Amino acid sequence: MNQLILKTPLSEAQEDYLKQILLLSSGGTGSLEPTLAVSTQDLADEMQIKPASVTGMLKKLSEHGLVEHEAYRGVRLTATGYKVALEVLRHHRLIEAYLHQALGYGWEEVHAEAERLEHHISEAFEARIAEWLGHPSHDPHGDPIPSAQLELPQDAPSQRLSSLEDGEYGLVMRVATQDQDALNLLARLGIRPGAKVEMLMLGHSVEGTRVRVGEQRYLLPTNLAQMVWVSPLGDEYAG
Amino acid sequence: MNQLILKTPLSEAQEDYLKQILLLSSGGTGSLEPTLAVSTQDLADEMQIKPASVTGMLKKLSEHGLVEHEAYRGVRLTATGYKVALEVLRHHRLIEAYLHQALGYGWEEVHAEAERLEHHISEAFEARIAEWLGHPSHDPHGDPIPSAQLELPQDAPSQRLSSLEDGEYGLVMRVATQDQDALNLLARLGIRPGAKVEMLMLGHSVEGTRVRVGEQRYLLPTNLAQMVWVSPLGDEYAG
DNA sequence: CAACATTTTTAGGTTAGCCTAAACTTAGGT
DNA sequence: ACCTAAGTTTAGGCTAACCTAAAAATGTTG
Ligand SMILES: [Mn+2]
Ligand SMILES: [Mn+2]
Ligand SMILES: [Mn+2]
Ligand SMILES: [Mn+2]
Repeated sequence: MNQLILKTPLSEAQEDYLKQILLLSSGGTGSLEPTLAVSTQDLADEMQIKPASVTGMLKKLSEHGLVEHEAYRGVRLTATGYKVALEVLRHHRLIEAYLHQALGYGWEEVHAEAERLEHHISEAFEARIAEWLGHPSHDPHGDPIPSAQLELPQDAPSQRLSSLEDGEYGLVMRVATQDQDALNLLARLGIRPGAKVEMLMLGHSVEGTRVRVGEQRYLLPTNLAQMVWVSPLGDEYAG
Repeated sequence: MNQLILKTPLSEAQEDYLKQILLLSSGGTGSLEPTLAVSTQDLADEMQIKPASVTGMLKKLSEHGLVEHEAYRGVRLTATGYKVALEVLRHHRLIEAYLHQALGYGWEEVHAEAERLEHHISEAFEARIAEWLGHPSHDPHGDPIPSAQLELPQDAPSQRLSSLEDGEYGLVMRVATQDQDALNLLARLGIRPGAKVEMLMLGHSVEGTRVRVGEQRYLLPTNLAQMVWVSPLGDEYAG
């Protein structure tokens, strides 16, 4: 149905560039509205590629009409590039959800497998796993999955765990990192989408953030506490 | 467990070469014992690549110790190359089985998807779908699936449908082609692994082979009748 | 057994996607 | 406004995997 028709089918590298431009341009907030232009350096860092190589690829993507690249001032997705990026992201997140729910992968091990497979599945495969999953709106990390029409789900408002008030409760909505170590650690602590956390009294300090998860109390380093997005819960849900 | 450790991870192209050398060297019988040496030309035809390019790749595979290539006299797999080829074939056939049984693909549509995915799944993925399937010994076409230890299942003796005697019954064991048109046609006629066929009286003629499948009688072109492998059934199973 | 058609290899070329090193542009601090 | 560090682009190179065209080896057949 929605498969984009492009003159040239895109390579794995090109698809990854477009996806990363989208993720970086929406600044880690998960909103996926491409606002800012993305710098060569940021792409290079994120993709573990040298800046000179990034420039070369941006030139090619620009010739194909997928990005607009103004020399020395960064790159933005065109309308077409944005759609391709959403399509790749849909593949990635559907695959993550399928690996987790159908094949029993841990939510912290799905990313690497999805990173490769996203480029190699057919539209038929996409359709069948979406069907099997019941057309989910979010992946196992709480990231939104673009629909088959590439529309994004409306997300409930959320805030970083690190910004909860002392004594406040939050429902974990998203864990916004692909860092393997961070995912492993948070998985071990039980901090995953759907979990309930309480910000302890005097919870904020220079060493990090003190929270309760189930029976356990933890001191989360600030960088970890910023990756976790929660939806505040009124005290009536405090149990 | 069994994943082969090679100095260099192989490319998609290299894996496909090794797999094709294995399939061609066992001469379409499905036995997968690499007997004959494979010619540059046959590989070029099968893979839709020019002979000059094949020579180049064989030289590289030879340097990596995966094949033995004697100039002008064809190529054979080494022990290592044989194991890699079996590993790729295991991926291919497990994926075909999974697409068919878990995701509802028709048995005639699984090949193209498996051809790509075979190179991009992890050993973890292989293990999980094998588990889900209950460690199957054959794929939806009836082709044998190497075990995790790369051992091949012992196949019941079978013969080409075209060689059944007049009036004899056969159980379809294998449909030995990847040709899309042939698969579509045979699927439509109900000639698939597990089906029962009867060779009609006076069934052999120059136009092909006359058989009964269920209530229907067909005149199968000879080339199709040779792709279908059957295990002869005694008359007691004739119902 | 020689001549020729077929098969295979060699030589040289292309494209994609990466690299390093050097040159250039921009922006920030004084 | 200038100087410099940081960021970016340009120039030149590399490897993988294909290609075409021409040369060489093989084997078939009259
Ligand atoms: Mn990827
Ligand atoms: Mn995710
Ligand atoms: Mn393949
Ligand atoms: Mn098969």
